[in-house]
Amino acid sequence: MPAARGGDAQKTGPTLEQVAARAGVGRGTASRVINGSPRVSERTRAAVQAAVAELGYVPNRAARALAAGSMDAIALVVPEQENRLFAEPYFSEILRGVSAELADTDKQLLLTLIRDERSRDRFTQYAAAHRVDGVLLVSVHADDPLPDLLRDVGMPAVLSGRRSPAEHVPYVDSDNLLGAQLAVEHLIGRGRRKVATITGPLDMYAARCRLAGYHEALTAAGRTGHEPGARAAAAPAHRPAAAPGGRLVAEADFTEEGGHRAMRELLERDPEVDAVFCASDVMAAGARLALRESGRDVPRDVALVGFDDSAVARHMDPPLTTVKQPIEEMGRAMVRMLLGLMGTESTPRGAPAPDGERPQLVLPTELIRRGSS
Amino acid sequence: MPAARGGDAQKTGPTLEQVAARAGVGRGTASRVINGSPRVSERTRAAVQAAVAELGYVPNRAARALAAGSMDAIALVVPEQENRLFAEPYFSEILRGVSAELADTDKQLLLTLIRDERSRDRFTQYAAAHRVDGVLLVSVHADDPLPDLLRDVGMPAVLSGRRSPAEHVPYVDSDNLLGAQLAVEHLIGRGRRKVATITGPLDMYAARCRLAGYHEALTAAGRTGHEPGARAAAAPAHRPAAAPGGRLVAEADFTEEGGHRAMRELLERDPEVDAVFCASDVMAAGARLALRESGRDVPRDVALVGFDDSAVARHMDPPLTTVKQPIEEMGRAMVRMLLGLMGTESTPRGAPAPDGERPQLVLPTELIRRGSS
DNA sequence: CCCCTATGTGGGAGCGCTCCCATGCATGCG
DNA sequence: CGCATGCATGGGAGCGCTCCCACATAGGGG
Repeated sequence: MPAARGGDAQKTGPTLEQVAARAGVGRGTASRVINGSPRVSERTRAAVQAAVAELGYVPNRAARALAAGSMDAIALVVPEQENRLFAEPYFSEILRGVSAELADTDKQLLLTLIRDERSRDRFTQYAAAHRVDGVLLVSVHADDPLPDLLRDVGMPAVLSGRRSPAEHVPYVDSDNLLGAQLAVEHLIGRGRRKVATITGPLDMYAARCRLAGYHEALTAAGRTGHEPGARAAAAPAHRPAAAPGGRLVAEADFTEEGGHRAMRELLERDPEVDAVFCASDVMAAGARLALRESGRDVPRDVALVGFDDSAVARHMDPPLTTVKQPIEEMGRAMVRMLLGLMGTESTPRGAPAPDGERPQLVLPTELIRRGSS
Repeated sequence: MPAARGGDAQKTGPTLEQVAARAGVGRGTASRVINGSPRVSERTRAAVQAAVAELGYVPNRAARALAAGSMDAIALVVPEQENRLFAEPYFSEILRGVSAELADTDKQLLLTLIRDERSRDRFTQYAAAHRVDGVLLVSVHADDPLPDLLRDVGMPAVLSGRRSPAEHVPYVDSDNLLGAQLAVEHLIGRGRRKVATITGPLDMYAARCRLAGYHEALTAAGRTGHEPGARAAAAPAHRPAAAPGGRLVAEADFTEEGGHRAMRELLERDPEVDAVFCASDVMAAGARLALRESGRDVPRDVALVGFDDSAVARHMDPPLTTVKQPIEEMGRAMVRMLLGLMGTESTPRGAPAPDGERPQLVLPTELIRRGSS
């Protein structure tokens, strides 16, 4: 343990006290200027700001945190396993957005990887002790108790992606349904007749939305029998078994192997498939392999569309048409939302919450056209 | 700004004082137990630990930091542009390693993206004010002043990768030279006659090492008579004389486009090239494209080897043989090294530094054989 | 026998900051 | 002309912790 007390070379930088002295004002006044309180005269403000600049003053976070009871930090929590799965652009782009939005806030970003029960408990305890002011949760599983735990201890939290259609914890999501719809409409527009889909695990809400988008696009195109109209996100799982009117659905698990297997299954069920919408780029890569093995050319014989616009998509041969989510913006929005929640949180008595941001947000998706379709 | 003072619902958890009272000891003693000081009797220790468990005590970081003068946190600094370049497994694996190693230390991991001059200065100031205890720098450019700035203000720092052969700032690197050598030896071993290389920007030390590995492997093969003559190509022998066989070197910039261009150039210079060692997987992807355009089959006509073992490598067709670095372990090692430095740092007077870890470390690389060779 | 060291312990003194109360000083009005 | 009202200001009181000094108690020499 470092011993920092006895006049070490630890130049800890100037203190508020010194700034105040330099500016010829009191500590309180200097503090007011630094925290942008309006109740300071213009003269004084200028004097203090000058002193700050001259001394290169940087507030001591620890002291501030201790005195104010807030930690001026938010945690970004990433489940370890997902780290690998979502590795692609998702994580780093979320990070970029979060970091960018936080840059002007001078809150710290604390990164926590949760790899097992133990670290989960540890973090929960940490949060319960209010060691951070808010939490961002990335790619949470439907059965993850963490969001509710945080809620119980009054820790503001924002999810990236809903866990269910009735998500009650604040979240930022992307429009999976519309994205999928765009993709399938695109395939139909290119003259494809038999459009299949490879879904993610259907116990995940995002996967269900993408499947719903597939169905809606086909229904809209009037290709099939009569699906009871605008069956939105809330629609309960569609039974692949009962796929009406030439719908070809295979469930996979967002992995490449899963996509490979699903594609083979689809080809077996209907060799005349001429287009496939995959609910992730990685699965599309697997499907691509299966198509190659079966001697089919992409896009001539079968058109392929993915989801995510990850690096894999750009590097496939041919490059993969895919649905892009505004991931960086999602990160930014999560931070804005969290800051909003944090502002509200600490005024339990019916204060006029500055609700600049709704507690839930769905951002648009976009089709990126490439060679595979 | 939240007002946390007046008896809010902010359950800040039990304090040391309360723990001490519960255990029937003084504050100082409780503190000693919690920080693992040896000068406590076994009875007392047990009592305090019991109290901690019963109360669910979690030390308040802010208070601890303020009192101890250390922040119990280290920063991981990532240059924004690199974030994209290294996106692949590199960043997330470093992160995993760092996080894993930090888990037992209960130091916080603070993530800082540096995107421009302004944020760089901001961070420098932050570090200078000792708001973190140490800094991990990922993928630093050769001309980045940050490492030296940190050094000047006495902030311990560890680099991932040297900036030059004479790097004086502590670092953890991987054995680029040997990795490259393995790759090229492998190609030669597979009976390839004309092995070319596409390098990274040669003002980067890692790129230079990989090129050196290429040369050494060819030289060694020449010495053992492994390589049958045919000294046709007028390749500039950068290295010691007597280059056995022609060397084919093209410089690129670690990008896919660069790899593409370099490969075309190589094919033009010598159409009989039958193997290429690329200093990164991404460049290999570019080279792959150029080879396809020229009607060459991989690996039949030209064998390809990359470097990094990134996702791209696995998703190429055929999957890319590549050189893998122990990235996660590098992250762990960086943390261990940094912790060591931090321990030393605060005892300037010739204390017996616990040098468990050298201030520089080079980890081994490994060849991953796949279909492309 | 007493002094001196070794060891465990209690608690004072801050760390640098924010909050808030008390103060000073103009201004407005009755 | 006096007093309420406003606002800018100074500085005390902690926030929860670590450091360290002082104090006990317990030995081992001289």
